[in-house]
Amino acid sequence: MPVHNSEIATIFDHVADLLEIEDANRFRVRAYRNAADTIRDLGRSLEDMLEEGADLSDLPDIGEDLADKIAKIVRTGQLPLLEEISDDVPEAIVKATRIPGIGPKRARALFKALDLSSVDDLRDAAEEGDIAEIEGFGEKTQTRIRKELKEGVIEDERLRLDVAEDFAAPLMEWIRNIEGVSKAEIAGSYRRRKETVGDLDILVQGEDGSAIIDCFTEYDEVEDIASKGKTRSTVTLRSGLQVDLRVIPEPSWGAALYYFTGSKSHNIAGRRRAQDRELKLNEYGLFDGETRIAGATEKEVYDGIDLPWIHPVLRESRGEIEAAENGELPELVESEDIKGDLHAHTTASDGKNSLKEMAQVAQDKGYEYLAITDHSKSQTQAGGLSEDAFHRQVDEIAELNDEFHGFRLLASCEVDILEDGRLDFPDKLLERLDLVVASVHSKLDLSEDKQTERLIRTMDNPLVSIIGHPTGRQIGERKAFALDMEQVLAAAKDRGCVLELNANPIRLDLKDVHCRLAAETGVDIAISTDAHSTGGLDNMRYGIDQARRGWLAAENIVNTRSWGNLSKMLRRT
DNA sequence: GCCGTTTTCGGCCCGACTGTTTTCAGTCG
Repeated sequence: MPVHNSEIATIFDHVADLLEIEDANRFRVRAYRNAADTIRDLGRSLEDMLEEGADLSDLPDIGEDLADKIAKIVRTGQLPLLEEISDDVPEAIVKATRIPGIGPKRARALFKALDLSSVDDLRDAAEEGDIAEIEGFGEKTQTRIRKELKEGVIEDERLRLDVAEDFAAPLMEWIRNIEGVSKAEIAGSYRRRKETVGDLDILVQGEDGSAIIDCFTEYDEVEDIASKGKTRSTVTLRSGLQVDLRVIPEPSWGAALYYFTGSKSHNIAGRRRAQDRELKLNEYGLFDGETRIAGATEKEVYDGIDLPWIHPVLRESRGEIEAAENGELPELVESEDIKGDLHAHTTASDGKNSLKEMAQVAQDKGYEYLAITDHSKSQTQAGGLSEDAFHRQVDEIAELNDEFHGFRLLASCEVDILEDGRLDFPDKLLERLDLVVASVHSKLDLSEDKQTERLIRTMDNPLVSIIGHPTGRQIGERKAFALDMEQVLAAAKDRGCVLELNANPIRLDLKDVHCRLAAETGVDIAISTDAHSTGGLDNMRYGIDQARRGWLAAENIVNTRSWGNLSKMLRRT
C-alpha cells in the first residue's frame, strides 16, 4: 500500500493537535510538528527511502522514535498512538481550535464546561449566550465564535492543490498502467490549477470500460465504492478524496475533456455560442442535428464554436471568451521564463539549509540569481537576525559570490513591517542590500483602513523593493487580512513598488484575481517561493500556475528578467 | 520527542497582545 509523505506529515500534525489539547509537554508537541515540516519538504518518498534501507533518524528532527513510527505508518497505514488519543479527544474540539483566539486550552475548557460534543453544540451554545457565562470567557469571545461559525471557516473540506497532487500522481500512474487504457487525464478544477480542489474528475480512453473500472476500483487506496458501472465509477480514497472516473469513447474525448474541465460558467457560455450557431454542445460532442461535427479534441470543439483553444487556467468566465474572440488572449508566463527566485530563507533564521546549499540547488535549476531573505529581528519565533548578524550575512554572501560563475546570491532581507508601516531595520542597513522584501507578520487584525495605510506607508520607503505575501492569507488556515487592494495597487504603481505572488501552495498570495488587477493597474509581480529549504524552491510552479490564472505574461513578472535589468527596475532612489 | 554531548539528561523561542480579571493564562506569529 503506497503511503505518501503528506499522509505521514498529516498524521504527525494531527498527533500534535491532539497532544496539545491533552496538555502534553509542549516540546513533545513541537517535535511532532517539526517532523511533519521536515517530511513535507523532503522531496523524496519516505517509503522509497525505507525500501532502500535508509536510516530515517539521520533526517533532521526525526529521532529513533519517530523513525519507528514512520516505518509503522508505511507498513500499516496507521499509527496506534493516534488511534489511542483520538478516542480521548472529540474531533469537534480539534475543529474548534481553528477559530482565531481559541487554542487547545480554551477549546477543551469550553467543551468541558458546557458538556459539548459537536460543532453544532458549540454553535447552539454561542447563539444562546452560554459561552459568555463561563469563567474566563466573555462577550467578545462569544461574538467571535458565533461569527466564525457562521462564516463556515472550520467546515471547509476542499483539498489544497499540492495535497491533491500528492494523491493524484500515483493514482494516475495506476490508471495509465491498466490494460486497455490508451489515454488518461485529470479534468475539473485540478486541470484549471485552482488553489483547492473538491474532488478529482478523471477521464480515460480505452476499449473495455467494465474491465478498466474493475481495475480502477481495485486501487490500494480505495476505501469506499459509491458507484461502479460500464462507463463511470465514483470512489472515495482513504484520504477522504472523492474520485470520479469516466471512460470516454475516442470521438468524444475532446468534448468530454472540455465539459468536465469546466468551469461551469465557461461551459454555459460555450453551449450558448453553439446554440447561436444552431448547434448543440454536450460532453459527447458538438452536434448539427444528429450529426457529430466535432468532439475528438478540444481544439475541434473550440473551432466549431469559432474560437481559438483557450487554456484551462483561463476558463473561469472572466472575459476569456471575449478575449479569444478578439484575438487578445494573454501569452501566459512559462516556467522557462523564470530567471531566479526573490524570497528564500536559510538556517540563519528559520530555514533548513545553508546559504551554500540553497545556492547550489538554485544553480541546478538554471537560475541566474537567488535572493536570501532571512527574517529581521522582531520575528523572534522565526530566528530573526540582529542587525549585526545581518551585516555578517551580507559579507558572507559577497564572499560566496566570488566563487560562482553566471550566478549570484542576492543579499536581501524579509524585513518586518511594524504596526505603523515603518520597518524593523534602519535604512542604513537596508541600503547595503541588493533588494528588500517587506512583509506583515503581526497585527493582522487591523481595520481595513489602517492595514491599507500601513502598507502604503511601507511603500513610501524607496528602499522597499517588494511587498511579501501581501494579504497574509493561508489557504484553509487563515483569512486574508482586511485590505483595500485597489488602493494598495494604485500606491504600488505610483511608487514603482513590486508585489509578491508567494508561490507556497499554502499561501498563493496574491490571489489570481489580484494578480490580474495588478497587471491591469500596471504593477509588476515577483513570483517567489518563500522557500525554507532547498525543496521549497520547487514550489515555483504553483506560483506560475496562479500567475497564469491571473492572466499574467512574462513581461508582468520581474523575475523573468536578468539581474542586470531587474536591479535597475528595483532601484527607486 | 529531538538534540548534543560534559554519553545521560537538560534545554528546547520568546515577546507581545488579548480578554479577562485586577494579575495573568492563553494565543499568536
